[in-house]
Amino acid sequence: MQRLPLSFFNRPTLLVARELLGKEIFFKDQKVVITETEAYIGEEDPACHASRGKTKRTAVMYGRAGFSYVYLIYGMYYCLNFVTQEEGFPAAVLIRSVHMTDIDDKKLNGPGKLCRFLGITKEHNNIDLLTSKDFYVSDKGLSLPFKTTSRIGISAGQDRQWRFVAQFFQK
DNA sequence: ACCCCGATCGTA
DNA sequence: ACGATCGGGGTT
Repeated sequence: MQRLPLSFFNRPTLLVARELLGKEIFFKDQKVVITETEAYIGEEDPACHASRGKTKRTAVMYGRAGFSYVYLIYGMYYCLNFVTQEEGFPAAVLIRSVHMTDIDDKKLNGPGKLCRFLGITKEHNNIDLLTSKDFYVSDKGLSLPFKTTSRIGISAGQDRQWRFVAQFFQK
């Protein structure tokens, strides 16, 4: 396996979000390809959880790149993110959609749905993807064409085209 | 202690 | 278009 190193995650978040398309997430013997991401960058980004400063929940985003950030949303779904950029600067990439061999994409085409299907919960928050044995990201050399749009489900920062969608998969 | 809202999803 | 469902964050 060619696990993505710190030098991949410790870069500008928009670059990481774009290059994560086509990368593989390994989680407890499951393997999926990333097909949609969104960038959340710093306290100045009104849609970023860190926009109201460092709290118990957002502390992970202020830490070193390459850690998982998993949070509960709407009381019933979990969302998976990967922490990016240098330590002290809060930023992360939300994984919005993935593809898995022999599995209907409808089960994996949403941030809450993919976590539910893969079994990702709050237990998997703050895990070091650079050293964890059963949770990491790797490069299989797949490069996917993509398009950018504004982020989904947020009202602030609609001018930012920070959503990256691999084509040939879904909306 | 209380209130409000949310990086969603399934159904109508 | 709307309701489910509950932890986190801000305020009292």
